[in-house]
Amino acid sequence: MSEDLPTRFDPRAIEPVRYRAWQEGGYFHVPASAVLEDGRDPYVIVIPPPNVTAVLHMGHGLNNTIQDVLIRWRRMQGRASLWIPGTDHAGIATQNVVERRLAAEGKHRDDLGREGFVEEVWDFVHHTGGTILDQLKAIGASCDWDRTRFTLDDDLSRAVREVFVRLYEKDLIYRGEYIINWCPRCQTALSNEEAEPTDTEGRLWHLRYPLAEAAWDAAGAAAAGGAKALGRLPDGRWYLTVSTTRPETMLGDTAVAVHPGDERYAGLVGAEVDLPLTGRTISIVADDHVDPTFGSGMVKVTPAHDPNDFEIAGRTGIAVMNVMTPDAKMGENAPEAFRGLDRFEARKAVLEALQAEGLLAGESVHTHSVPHCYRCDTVVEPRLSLQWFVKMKPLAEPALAASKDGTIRFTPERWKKVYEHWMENIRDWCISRQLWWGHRIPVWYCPCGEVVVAREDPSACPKCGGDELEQDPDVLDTWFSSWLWPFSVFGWPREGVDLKAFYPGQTMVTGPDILFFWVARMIMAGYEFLGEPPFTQVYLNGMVRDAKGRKMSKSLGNGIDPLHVVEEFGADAMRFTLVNQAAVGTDVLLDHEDVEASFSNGRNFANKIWNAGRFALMSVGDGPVRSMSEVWEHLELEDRWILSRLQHAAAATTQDLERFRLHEVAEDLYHFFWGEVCDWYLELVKARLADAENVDSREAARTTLVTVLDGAFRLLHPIMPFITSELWARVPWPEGEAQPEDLIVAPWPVPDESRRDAEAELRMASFQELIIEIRRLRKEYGIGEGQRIAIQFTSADPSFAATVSEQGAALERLARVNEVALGGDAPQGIGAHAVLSTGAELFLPLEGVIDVDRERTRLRAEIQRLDGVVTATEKKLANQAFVSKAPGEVVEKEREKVTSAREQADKLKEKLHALEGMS
RNA sequence: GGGCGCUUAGCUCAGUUGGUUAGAGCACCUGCCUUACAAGCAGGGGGUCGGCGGUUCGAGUCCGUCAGUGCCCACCA
Repeated sequence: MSEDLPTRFDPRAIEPVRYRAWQEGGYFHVPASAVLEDGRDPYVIVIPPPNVTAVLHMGHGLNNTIQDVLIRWRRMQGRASLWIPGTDHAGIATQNVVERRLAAEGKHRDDLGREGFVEEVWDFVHHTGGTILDQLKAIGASCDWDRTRFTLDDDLSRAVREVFVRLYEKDLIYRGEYIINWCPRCQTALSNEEAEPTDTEGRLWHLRYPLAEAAWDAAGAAAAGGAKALGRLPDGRWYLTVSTTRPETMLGDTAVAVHPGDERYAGLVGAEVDLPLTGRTISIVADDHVDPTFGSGMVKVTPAHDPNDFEIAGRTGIAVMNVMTPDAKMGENAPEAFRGLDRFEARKAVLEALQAEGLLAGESVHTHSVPHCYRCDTVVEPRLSLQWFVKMKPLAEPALAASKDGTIRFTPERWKKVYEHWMENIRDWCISRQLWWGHRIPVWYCPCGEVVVAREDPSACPKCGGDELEQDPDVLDTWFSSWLWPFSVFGWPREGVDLKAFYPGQTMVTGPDILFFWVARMIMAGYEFLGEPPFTQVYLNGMVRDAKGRKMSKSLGNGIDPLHVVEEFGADAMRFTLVNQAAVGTDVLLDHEDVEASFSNGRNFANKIWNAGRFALMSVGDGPVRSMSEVWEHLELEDRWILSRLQHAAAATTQDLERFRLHEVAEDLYHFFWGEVCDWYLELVKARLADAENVDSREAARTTLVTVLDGAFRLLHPIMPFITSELWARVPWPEGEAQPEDLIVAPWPVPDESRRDAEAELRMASFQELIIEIRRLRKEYGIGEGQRIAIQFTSADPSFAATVSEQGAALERLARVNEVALGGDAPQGIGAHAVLSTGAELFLPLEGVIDVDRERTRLRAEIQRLDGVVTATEKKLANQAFVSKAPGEVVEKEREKVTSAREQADKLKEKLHALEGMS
């Protein structure tokens, strides 16, 4: 049965088959009854829904592998382990994609009209959307596909409306005219989070505004008083100086402001200024916002194009003048000469015009952060417009408290502070978007003035009865549906069985880049609408970067396609590599120029598992396998040892999983399987497995091996589900023991300390040390592997001596020792001498084999090292404070260290002395 | 301008509450195609844990400070 397994692991041959078997077995699907009727403990993760238009990239690979590891582990623990998949309609992103496709055909969305365009998007989504979900299957994601959701599904849309109406009724949603972040390319409002600041080295231009003649006397007085911002133009007019990074906005200035306490300009407040290029006259106002120490202490005020200036206008009552169009060109309020110019062209033109009039005082280099659209990277323009907002403060309170009191925990912990800082300084959320793709805002306006906010589309105005209601043209921010995801996927606001069974969930796995966009808002929504948080554990995985630490991106061309990796190396190899590298909070670095090197670790491990499994299955053969209780008395040292190590691995793995230390799980299992099962156990039992004479010993080895394989495959399954399933299905089962129907639901090994065998572990460790020491000595003296040698061996520890004599076959096989002389007097003659940590002395007679000079050199170096240890440790012990304050066992260990090091050194010195006379 | 991280072997990173001579993978060197695996086996070299100062019997680990580096937040025109 196992002979037919190829020597090289070919993931392509098994992965699709295995995945289909899981799906057909229904293992991913969890009905509400599992919780409500069978009383199983739920474990729920909702996927961070990828954009419906997205294709799988390595970041998804990492994020979803982590989720799948957790889901599979909990499923094996017997919990009702549910992973909800789905996609996000991704308003701007998707609209942009479709607009680009239209543009390629020379069309614009206006050509299709709103309905036609939305139809076009749906068409696109139906045809190519959601491919990412199929791609997730290739990496082994065990989502409950029967529950796949889309944020524009009817159910989810109902949740969106319900929330909008509820918040409106609570006065937590309002509409108002404010300065918002506006993307001139997407032509929509953005939230604060969607405007990403980039540090930019720009210019700060200093402009001169002439003062109206009536203010000249006051200006003269102020200048005499030391106000350096004031001066006289060649024609005699007095001017003041203001600075700006956006000179084009001066066309919309409606005031100049100074700080009310700024004595330099006290006499000028109320004075009039001739705003250049516009023919308008504006006045000087006083406002606390102005920092008198920055620049001239005078600020140009452009209320329609700067959020602070807008606030100044609110306080001082100055006019608000919008000089730009939605696509950031100079509009009708701008002087004719500039009308129609793009904002950056206008900037140049304004500067030139000012220069021509002698009103440009100069410029300086100025580094500041410029906000860019998170979807198209266009420079965001602050724009005054009528938008819908959510009042966030009241929502943030319970969400903040939940972090503070530990109800919600973050991994890595440092994100807790970032989250709390954001919550404490939360600002209102601009939720309206001037797009066509998304949830339409459920608000209708009647010519009679009535505003209707409703769960169902109204047919007539409830106030006047008229039927000319017009729905608000805007749609909602895509995150306005995402923040409801943890409960909208279960049908909320309907109080169905799913909601009852699966809300709240437990764990949220996502990237820190959407901590504010999504995680924080989900927590707020959970408290506001369900009264409890949607999850209690937030695991924030790192970013996937290239070898140089750059974020993987399409434009840099440094991405690695997960499907390509799956094809080439297998999903297991990719999953193992990702988990192994993703230490908590650490970015994963992968070299797109050498994909093989990046994933060789996982691929090699998968291959090792394959070959070890193949060999083990072959060696065990097809015959009946005895139960563990039947062979218990015949277990040998290595059997008891590996069974104990399996217990250790189960304990360590479980603990690591509980603490979300996934990379340590990978590391633990790598070492257990490769370093202990393969390197030692399999080597030690090879002979026994083929032994026709000692049937009991052979059967003990077979049963143990089968048990170890079963345990190891269970532990490895969450990380490497395919290869473990494939091999596990072929493991012969001990008679009389019930075999689970599939590894995917095989019970997770419950760590049991009482099944550790400390004695076997200790004896085995000593024996391993002996083998390693012999190998080292052989290597050092250049004794080839073909040459069998003898050792002389003295040990004060009878159990160790017994081990060595029992393990003759292993010594022969692993260290090529064919003769062991036990006990006896101090060894004579030339040879290699070593003292093991058990105190046992090892002597390799090497008469005629070795190079005496080399041995002398080696001995001297070793003696020097030991002397160093003795000196250092004695110094430590001479310290009274150490002896009195350190715990007794620590001091005792130090004493033992001195004694043993000194003894060893003495012996080596004798040895050296004996060698001195030889050549 | 605030806040939060990080700095350990050539590279990427572990190192749990302070306690033997600081670890892993990759890379490197040496010897092996030993009948599961050369995607392998065996052995080895390599780090004054960023600098300085402090607490302590004892510091990679705690405190201070400096330097470098990354991230988040913020209305300095």
